[in-house]
Formats: sequence, structure tokens, C-alpha cells
Amino acid sequence: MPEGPELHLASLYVNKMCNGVVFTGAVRKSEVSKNPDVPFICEAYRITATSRGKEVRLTLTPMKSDDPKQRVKTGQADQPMDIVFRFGMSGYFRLTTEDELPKHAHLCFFSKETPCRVLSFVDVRRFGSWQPSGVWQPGRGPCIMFEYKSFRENVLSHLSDRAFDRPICEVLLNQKYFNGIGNYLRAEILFRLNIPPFVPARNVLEGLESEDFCDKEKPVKNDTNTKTSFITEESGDLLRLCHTVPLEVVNLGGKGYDPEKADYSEFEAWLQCYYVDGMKSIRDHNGRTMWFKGDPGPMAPKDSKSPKAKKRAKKEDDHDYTDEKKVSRSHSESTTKKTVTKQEIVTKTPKKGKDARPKEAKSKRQRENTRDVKTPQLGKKSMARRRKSSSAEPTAAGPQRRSGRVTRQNDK
DNA sequence: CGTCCACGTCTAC
DNA sequence: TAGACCTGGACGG
Repeated sequence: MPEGPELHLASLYVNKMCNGVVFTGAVRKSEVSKNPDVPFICEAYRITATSRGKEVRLTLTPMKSDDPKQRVKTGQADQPMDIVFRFGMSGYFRLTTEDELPKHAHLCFFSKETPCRVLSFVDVRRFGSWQPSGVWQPGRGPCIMFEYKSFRENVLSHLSDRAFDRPICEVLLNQKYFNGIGNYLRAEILFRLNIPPFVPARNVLEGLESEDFCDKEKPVKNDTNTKTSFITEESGDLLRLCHTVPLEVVNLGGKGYDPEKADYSEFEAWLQCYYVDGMKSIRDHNGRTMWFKGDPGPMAPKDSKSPKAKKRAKKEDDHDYTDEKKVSRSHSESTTKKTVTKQEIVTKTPKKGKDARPKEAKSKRQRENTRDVKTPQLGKKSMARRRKSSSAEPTAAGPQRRSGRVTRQNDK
């Protein structure tokens, strides 16, 4: 769940599900979690949430009690407590019954009902974190979705920062300036404007107005800076898209997050570039996979290895946005065929030479393999990603809608 | 069964 | 700029 939209959807989920629910007792942490205990005990309290960029803050508010003395005597809270969460790669909130507690639930809040229910912070990989009596992490910039004006000013007033010496795709992951942007959003945003991902960030940003005139009538910027303008009348400039594209995900229908839905087809259909067949991908200088189309730009890693175009999918009940079932992605349909026609370069899969695999996405592993930008492998596997059922039909046929990745018809 | 990959930070060398 | 930190799904053999 973890980019700005998912964190915000998580806060909406908490507010919706916990509305009217009274929680009680102590907050319990799993044995395995290395995060801090939450020293909050209260006979009756409520839980609300808010999000900012890639963080969510839960507020535990004690309900008024008729007997303050009793409360003090038992060490119970009488003041609200904020807990600030970061979701890592796999965090999310769930409200369930006690016996349906998700595996990997690491922090639990119990309701006062008889068959009690539990609001839990679930995090399979445990990269997530929380801070009791916490505050928004210092150093993270304004929220790209809900503090747009200050987000924009923060970026434009610090363009001399050396952080902007880097390629735009890497700067977009810098939470000091782009709090809420993550790996799929940077790909979708740059794709919309056709900006090569490895172009120096400052070159792309300098020249943008401090004020966002898009709201106003068409400003039609003077042609003073026509050279760099990756600005389109309808979509606006890069900073505006850092605001609007995430909001599109929030407005997809709330599915993005609600685990109950377990249907991410809408989200998948929304993706135009990230993990989409036909798009290219290379690892950036931090080992993260950058998805894009066309020219990678001058600062592209020279040795980039091409991550293989694999597949992924999850099981139905999973809540990740990566899965889905029906896939229907239309846009570039042609890739299949065009790749076939001229592709050849393609990157071969990085073979592994020796052992030692680095870590997450770190690039070090690279063995020799190819350095080219990867292009999707042809029909053979890239499209077949996960779905084994349908044989990869070669060109032919129908509507070429490349299923984007992961398609899963029903698995049986 | 082993390899590769994943929506993100953190912190040592 | 590397590793570390983790679990698990999809594949390949």
C-alpha cells in the first residue's frame, strides 16, 4: 500500500471503520516487532486518522469519564496520544474480529464490544514503523496531495539544493521534497509528460512558476521558456501532476486500499506505464526499477542491468494493488507486435553468475548481463506473466490488449 | 528447491 | 553508495 494515495486511503479506512467504535484497554504489540511499545491504556477511547505524504497518524482520544480519580489511580490516559506510522513496503490497517486477526498484525487496538473487534497494523515484511507520541517525521516535505501549495513552493525555492543535481526520476523519490511519491507514481507522472526519467531534475524544474496557474484561466505561459516546457495545457506541469496523479488513485473508488475489496483491477487498469508490457525499465542509481517509454535520458546508468520483465500476481485475497483479475489495458496495444518486429535487442535476462544476491533491488548484483535498457521480451514471457492459462497467443488475434501484467483469470 | 522480485526507508563503511 | 531489514509469490529446474 505504500505510496501517498494508499496511506491516505488507509486513513479513510480507519475513520470509516472506527467511526462510533469504542476501544478499550492497552495497545498490544506483537512479540516479533522491534518497534516501540505504545504506553497507552484507557477504559474507553476512540481512534481517528489523518495522512500526510507517506505517513499516517492515528489519534487515540480518551472519552470522558465520570470518575477521574479512578482513572488516575489505574494509570489510564486522560489525554489523546498520536502515533505516527510509516508503512514500509507492506503495511496497512484492518479492522477484524479477534479470531480473524491477520497474520503479521503487529500493533493491535481492541474494541469494547463483546465479540471484540481489533484494529490492527498489518505488515508482512516489517519494514514499517511507528512512533508513540509521534510527530510527522522532520525532514519530510509537505504532502503532495494535501499541502500542494507549500509542496510546490518547497521545491521551487530549493532548486539550488544539490539534491536536484540528480536525475528527475531519482529526485521524485526524495521525501524531503516529494513526500508521498513512490516508485509507481514517479513512473506514471513522468510518462504522462513524456519526460525522460534520467534528465537532470533541475533542468526540468527550473522555469516552473511558483504559483500554479493551472487553476486559473489558461495562462498560456509566455513562450519565454519554450525549450524546457514539458507543460501541457490540460495536465499542467510536473509539480502539478505530482499532485493530481496521486489524487486520481485516491478517487479510483476507494478500492485501492480496502482489503475487503480484494479487487485491484481498477488500479491495474489505471496504470499506464509501471509494470506495463511494452514499457522499458532499468534500475536507477539506487537499484530501484524505473519504468518508462522512449528515451531514458542522459543520466541513465551506463551499466544498467535490465531487470527482467517478469511477472507478478498475487492471490485473490491479497490486498496488494498489484494483483487483480481482469486486466484490460488498452493503451499501447501495439507493443506486442512492434516488439516482435524489431526488437531484438532486448535485454537478456540477467543471469546470475555467482551467488550472493544483493538485497532488495540493489543493483550490485549485476553480473555481466546486458546493459541495455530492457525492453519487454516479446510475447514469450513478458506477457505471459502470471497467467499460464492462456497460452500466449502470438500476434494474431484479437484485440491486442496486452494484458498488462499479471492477469489472473481465476485461478483454480 | 533455489532465484528473483516487490508500493521504502535507514545506517554504516 | 552499498547493505540491512523481512516475508512470500511466481518461476525455473
